[in-house]
Amino acid sequence: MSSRIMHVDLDAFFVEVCRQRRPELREVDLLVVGGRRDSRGVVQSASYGARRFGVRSGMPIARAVRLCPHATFVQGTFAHYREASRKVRQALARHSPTVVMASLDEGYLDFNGTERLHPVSLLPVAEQVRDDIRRETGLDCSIGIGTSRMLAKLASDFAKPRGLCEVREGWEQGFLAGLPLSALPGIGPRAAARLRELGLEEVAQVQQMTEHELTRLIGPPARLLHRRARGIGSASLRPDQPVRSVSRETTLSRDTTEIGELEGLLVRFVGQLASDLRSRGLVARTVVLKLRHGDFRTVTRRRTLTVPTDLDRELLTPLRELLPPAFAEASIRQQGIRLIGVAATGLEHATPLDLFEPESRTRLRALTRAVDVLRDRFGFDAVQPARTLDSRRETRP
DNA sequence: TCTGGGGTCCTAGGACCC
DNA sequence: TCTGGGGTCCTAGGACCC
Repeated sequence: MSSRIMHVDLDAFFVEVCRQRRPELREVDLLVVGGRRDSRGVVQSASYGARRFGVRSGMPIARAVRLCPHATFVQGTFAHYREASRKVRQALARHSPTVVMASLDEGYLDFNGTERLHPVSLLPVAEQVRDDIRRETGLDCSIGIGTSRMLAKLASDFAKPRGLCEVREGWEQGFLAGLPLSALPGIGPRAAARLRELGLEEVAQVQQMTEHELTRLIGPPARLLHRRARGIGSASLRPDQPVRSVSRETTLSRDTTEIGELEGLLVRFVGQLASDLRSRGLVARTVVLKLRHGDFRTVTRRRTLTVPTDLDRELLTPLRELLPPAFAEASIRQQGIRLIGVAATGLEHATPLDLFEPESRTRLRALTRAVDVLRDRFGFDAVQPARTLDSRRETRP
């Protein structure tokens, strides 16, 4: 029995959500979402008009401005995306009990076991899904159907924009044969370049090789690539995967050589991270500091704690120790800092009660609970450590 | 006017233990 | 006087995805 997965991908999602929220943008044909013209960001999404000028998501804003100078550049609001995404998910959930959102603008539906209901094709279901989403959210989407996650995804890519595409059992190899290797999941720019050097560009070429031949050419990754080229991939959806890490990072509007500025951000990010952990009921065993130098060299420094924690102070202390030496490395290289980030990993479920907890820690926990209550009522910025207040005052003109 | 922010997974080397 | 060796934890970096 073959399995069937549906992949629903919203068309120009970020652009369309911005248009819904800001009517003055509805008639703007050349629209780029991601940041203002002078921002150091990348394009999140471009209208189909702007795409005709070569603007693509992931491209630096500065490059998009050069390619399409007459476009309108806007920032967009994360909460609006999340709200639209939630509505999409609701619409999808009516069509399958197993819906896995892969990101804000795409989701997978599992139709395994519905062969009696839809014996031949899922295309009629896909049409209903598309109509539902259009009616309930005002957004267009493309839909792919296949015998694995990978094939459903590639089918929806093929169908874009506003199309439907079904790759039925037995058609997999023929469908894949027409694609470049770079279309396969896991083949990014680096891998594609390496394969190209070896003369491999098309999926069809890999299909004609034995796994042994491919292994001689590219080594251990051959097994996976060989399988993917034949359309063999995960045929069911695994929902509710536990979170492995949480993080906060930011690229500064200009590189800094002031460690004080970085310390202020560190404190702020740890506050958000710790609050995030507590709201999810998680504790972290390891903290990671990330610095990106002006020349884009990225350095991470991590420390594993003896006791996993969700308390601001316990997460902050090791990060405070890691910062100065990491900062000094950049100074020695005569580089400013472009980005600072923190992450918590090695996540575990918080245990409800520790009878042997030292009293100092119990007090810290009580204080933290009080802060969380205030922040719940008045917003995250209602409570801040003195240090962030100071650094804010200093940066004020 | 170069290059976001949130993630996942993999590799490789060293320490340490049995 | 050499070289074991497997398992696990930790660190650092990097590819990739949306």
